[in-house]
Amino acid sequence: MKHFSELSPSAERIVDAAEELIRNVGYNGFSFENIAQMVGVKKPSIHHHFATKVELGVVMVQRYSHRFRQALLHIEGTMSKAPDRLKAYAELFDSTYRQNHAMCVCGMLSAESTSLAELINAEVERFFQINLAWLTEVITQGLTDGSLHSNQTADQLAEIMLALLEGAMVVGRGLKFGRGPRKTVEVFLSTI
Amino acid sequence: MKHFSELSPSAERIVDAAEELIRNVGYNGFSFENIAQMVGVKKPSIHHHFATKVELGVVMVQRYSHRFRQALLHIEGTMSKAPDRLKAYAELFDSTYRQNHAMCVCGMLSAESTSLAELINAEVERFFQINLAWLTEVITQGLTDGSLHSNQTADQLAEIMLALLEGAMVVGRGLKFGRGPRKTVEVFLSTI
DNA sequence: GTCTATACTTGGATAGAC
DNA sequence: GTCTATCCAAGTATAGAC
Repeated sequence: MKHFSELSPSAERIVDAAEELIRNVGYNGFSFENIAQMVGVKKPSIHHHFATKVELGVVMVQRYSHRFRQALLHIEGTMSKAPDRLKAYAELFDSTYRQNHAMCVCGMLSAESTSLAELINAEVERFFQINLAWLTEVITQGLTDGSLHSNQTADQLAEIMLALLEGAMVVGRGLKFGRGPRKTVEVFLSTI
Repeated sequence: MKHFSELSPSAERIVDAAEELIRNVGYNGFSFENIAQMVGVKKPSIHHHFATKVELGVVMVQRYSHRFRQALLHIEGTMSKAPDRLKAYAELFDSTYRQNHAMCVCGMLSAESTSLAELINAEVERFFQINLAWLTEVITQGLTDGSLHSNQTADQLAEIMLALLEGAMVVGRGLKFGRGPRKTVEVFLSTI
């Protein structure tokens, strides 16, 4: 399996296209032909970089997860208070959603998971675990220093936050309007 | 377009299969061949009942939406207090989720919406609008009679409830465990 | 790294017999 | 209402030339 840090410029553009397609139409909704047209090459050129569609999917999620962790680190490095960190976290989802109501990559793959290869599902699971762990830590900090108040535990609140963000994207797509993930979470945060 | 109230026994079983498949692998994840095997007929027999896959999808969502409204009526007829009604509502989603972490039909279709026919998307949108309207009414009642307390408006809380339920199913599928929609919503309700 | 050509499979859909 | 046979398009993937 190729590693996302060793991608050639062409391979990078292929992964870019795959990510955009998965966000919009899902793994089962795109073909190598779609990617070929977006990148400007022919179908077999994709196979030169990624042997199978599953491998392309795995590398794409791994890169996505890695970039997401970089974003989490950036939040930790630029904000100190739990409420600010949580709002910045919600903004990560919202910036994706604002692009034509695109989904979170792992939210989409999670919905499709029953029809996907186990290699892909494992990466998605890891993404959610990383996110829950990070949220739990931030919320614990907020409950401890008094910047957040709740009668619930940090890990329960973390799961609510994550479900709320993913769900707001799903519902927002179906409604064609809807508040979107950031505003939905802000309303929730103002209730606790 | 056929109406779901006029389905023959065979057509009914085809819609049953389509619903189960969409809940588990999504619209783009199943084929007429899958349905044929589940029902125990050959592919062309499906076309005798539904001219196209889109028509099958539309009829399936219409039947699903109708049954969901029946369930909402049942809740209204058997429970009077807003908190009880909301918990019973969450249980509707949870009973689906407990079957192999299956998704809500419209949650799945909403995630896939960018790749679906407009006829299907319109039914999904209608489903969400019905749900939001019902939730808003129940929550308004609860806020008025004092059985619910919040500094937020009923329609904001309704959107949170719906997003939370759909999102808990998505995240729960990806994590392979996770609390599921009912417990997630109960935690939320105990915070307001 | 990209191409043409092609193999093989599956998917949605139709024709026409029973 | 269901079947066999078939069409055509699209999907993943491979072989081999440039």
